[in-house]
Amino acid sequence: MKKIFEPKKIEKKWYIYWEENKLFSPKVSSNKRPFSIMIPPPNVTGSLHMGHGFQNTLMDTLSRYKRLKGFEVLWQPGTDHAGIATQLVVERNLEQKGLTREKIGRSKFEKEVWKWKSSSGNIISSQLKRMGASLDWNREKFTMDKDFSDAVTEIFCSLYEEGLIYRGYRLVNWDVSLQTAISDLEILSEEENSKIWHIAYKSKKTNKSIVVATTRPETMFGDVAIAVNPNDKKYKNLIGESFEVPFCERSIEVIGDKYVDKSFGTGCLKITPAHDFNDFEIGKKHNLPIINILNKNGLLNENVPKKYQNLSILNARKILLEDLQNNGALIKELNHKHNVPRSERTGEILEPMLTKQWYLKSERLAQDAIKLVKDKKIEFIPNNWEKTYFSWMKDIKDWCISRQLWWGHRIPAWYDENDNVYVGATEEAVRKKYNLTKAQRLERDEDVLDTWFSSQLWTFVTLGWPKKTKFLQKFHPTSVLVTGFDIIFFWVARMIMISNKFLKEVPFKEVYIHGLVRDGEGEKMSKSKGNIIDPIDIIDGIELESLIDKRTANLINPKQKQKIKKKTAKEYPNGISPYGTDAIRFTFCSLASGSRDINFDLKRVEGYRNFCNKLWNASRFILLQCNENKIRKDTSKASEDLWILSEFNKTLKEYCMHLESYRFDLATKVIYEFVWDIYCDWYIEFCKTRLQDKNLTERDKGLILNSLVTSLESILVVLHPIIPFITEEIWQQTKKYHNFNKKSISQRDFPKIIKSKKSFKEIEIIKSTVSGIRNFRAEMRLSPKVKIDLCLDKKNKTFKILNNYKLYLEKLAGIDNINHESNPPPSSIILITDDRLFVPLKGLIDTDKETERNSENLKKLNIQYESLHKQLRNEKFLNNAPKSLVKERRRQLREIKSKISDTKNHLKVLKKV
RNA sequence: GGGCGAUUAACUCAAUUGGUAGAGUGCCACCCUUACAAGGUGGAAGUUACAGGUUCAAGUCCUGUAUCGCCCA
Repeated sequence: MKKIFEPKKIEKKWYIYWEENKLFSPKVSSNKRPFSIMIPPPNVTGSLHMGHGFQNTLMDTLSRYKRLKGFEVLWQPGTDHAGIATQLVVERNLEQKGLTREKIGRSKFEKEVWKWKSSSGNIISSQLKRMGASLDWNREKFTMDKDFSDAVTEIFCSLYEEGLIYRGYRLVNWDVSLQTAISDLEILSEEENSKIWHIAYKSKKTNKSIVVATTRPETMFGDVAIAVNPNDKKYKNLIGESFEVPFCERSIEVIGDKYVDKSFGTGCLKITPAHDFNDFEIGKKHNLPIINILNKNGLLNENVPKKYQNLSILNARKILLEDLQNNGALIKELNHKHNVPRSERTGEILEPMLTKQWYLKSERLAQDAIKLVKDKKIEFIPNNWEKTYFSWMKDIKDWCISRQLWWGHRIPAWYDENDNVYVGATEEAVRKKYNLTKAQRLERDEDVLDTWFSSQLWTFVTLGWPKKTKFLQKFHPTSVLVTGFDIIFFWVARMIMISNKFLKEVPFKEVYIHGLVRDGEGEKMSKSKGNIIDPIDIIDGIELESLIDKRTANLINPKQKQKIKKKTAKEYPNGISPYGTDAIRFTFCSLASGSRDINFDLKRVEGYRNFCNKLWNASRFILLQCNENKIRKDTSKASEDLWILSEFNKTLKEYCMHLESYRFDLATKVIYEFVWDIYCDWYIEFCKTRLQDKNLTERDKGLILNSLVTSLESILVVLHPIIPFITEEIWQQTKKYHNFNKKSISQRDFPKIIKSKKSFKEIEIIKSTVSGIRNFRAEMRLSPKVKIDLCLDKKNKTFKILNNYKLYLEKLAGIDNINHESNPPPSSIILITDDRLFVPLKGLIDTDKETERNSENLKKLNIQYESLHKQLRNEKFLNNAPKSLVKERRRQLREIKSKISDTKNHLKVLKKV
């Protein structure tokens, strides 16, 4: 083994080995208990980001853990066709060839997308492999696969038959640059600085005028009424009167509606049902006409005066305001902050647009889905996410599922020339079902379904639904869904509804909601901020130059380039060094507590890379020893070897508990502490000393080696779910000594927890003695080369133990002799838990320093004494606190008392010297 | 406006049902001791955002305030 752990040399090799041996493919016929996770399908256009890295590390850790625990594990891979995102990417590529999708037509465009998918669609899959993800690649699914599409169609038709899917003429959120409707969930509203305008509408007949307040003056051409609050004294007598829309030959009436806020603006609201959601509702209530003034491309249409036709909204607004100004109709212009809804995808301001769309009735489905969570058929972890789920579900709105895109599952609906709709799997099926002759012309609906419509079927269509496959039987409902809170509405809730509807079962029994990975300063990682880190760059390392190039490529706002460059250079002056997959995985796990935001700090990766190196070197030591000595097959009965087993089992118990409650952070913590602070710092040191002991026989040493190798092997298995590569590598290298006849560590059985109440007091005494002496030496500034003698005033148990394990004190604490003197000579004093140890001064030790050291100790002891004493004087404490606690506090008090008196006496003695 | 969450060491994060605050990184001192300097040994560092309350006991429970973040209107 090399002196330094080099992840690059081992990772690819072992992944290929695992894949070749099909270690991640479950056997559907096995009688092992099933455990299944469906990967939240990443966007097929995408590449791996930190969120993916984090999420998939957790899923992989769970999968590997369960596999070792003897479950039949299916971790299902696949990708999502991501309608809008993918279409945009392919369109951008076409643009470079001077083409548009309209120019080449629908079917050619679809071919282009497939072509693109096959050339670059598996980037993310190969990146997942780099992360060590133990997905069953033989089962990889894509949401546009033929069988998946068929299932989507079947679901659509079935929901339509039941009346849950309907076609409606409604306002939708319209993205004018994509020219498609998008769902409520794809909107980002942000408060923006804008204006509010007061505009006078006049009446020629009465010569009166009324002033409305609006943030969108250009929509006035679609106005059909003016609304006032019927309780508003200022206006209520105007109800029923008519006013003219400026620049239009159209009169509109004043109506009364309590919806109008008297105090907002002028208290008069213009009603434009075609271009505002609230106005639409009011219009419906008052039976008002609807005037649409907008084309699908966002330009004003023929319903507005000629002058404004074919202008964009903003241009029209500008010109109209000038005209109103000249006309004297513009009364006021005020600054106003209001929420502007923008498209998450394009950043375009969304327009309410009146179109025919397909909707899914959600209320009834939601009610059942709420019950499933209420009845604990599905559990959210951490639990409070169910509040988010409930609050959305209770107020659920019908879901607009059609999208005016070319990439996606085409809606299985056909129309005749009278716009009658026929729904069915194919045109043929439709003709048959509705008895339509061949002469009857039918046109298929141009639109596709929202991507989430197919994603919601993910848990069961990946398993073969609607066929009743063995996989579906064995692995559905899935065990757990691991996902981020940002898609509880989009995806989690909808999966629950649809799975319950079609399979009459939950899609998963638990939902583990993890946090969002942010940068070190808590900022969301995004391309536009230029603070993205690619997990692969942490694994392989990256030069500063390339990192800057990556972060500044394809910026929407090129001005930011310098800023990002500077910041990046400051944060990573030497780029990022290669830390390897295991280190980043350990880091991800250590960050997975219940918290919502995860600020990613590269320093943590470094720390855990060092941990990997520590494990590597501990193993290296053991291997070197095995090469030199002959290992035995029988088990050692020495206290040290039994002690480490006992410590291991304590750790193991906690480790399993934490993993099973999804506290990956605590799991990494306990195993980290065990490996470093107990196994390496103490146990290996003990063994090192023993292996050098000339008094031990070859047989004794062979037993020690056996204990070292078997304990290491257990540690490797336990760590394997978190850090699969390094553990496999070491496991394979030590194979000839542990003789577990498997192809891979991933096929081992997880160690069983052995309960034992045995205490190892002598080991604890040796440990505290060594620590006490080390502390003393450091404080007294004794060079490590100076050996010291110890002296005890009693020939008690401690004396015996110290002598029995004297070799450790020699090697680990620089002790020369251990003597007994009933009246010790002038000495320094070391207090350990049970006893006092004297270190004769012999000119080695400075009495002033010793006095100072002891006075400092005394101060600390007194503070502790005071607080304990105070507590134990309090009768209420004695009466109310648990007895075991009181007992423990009493013990602590006694111990401190004796330490104080020892220290005081010692100070007296020192004075005399 | 409604809801959810956060605030703990210089930084990034922990702390089981309330029982006297811990890691990693950084810092200080000493050490290249034959697994590991990506290391060893020892150490310093916290009025747990603030103000009240409940309790024998509060980082933890309750109320309020401040700051920040997210979600929904």
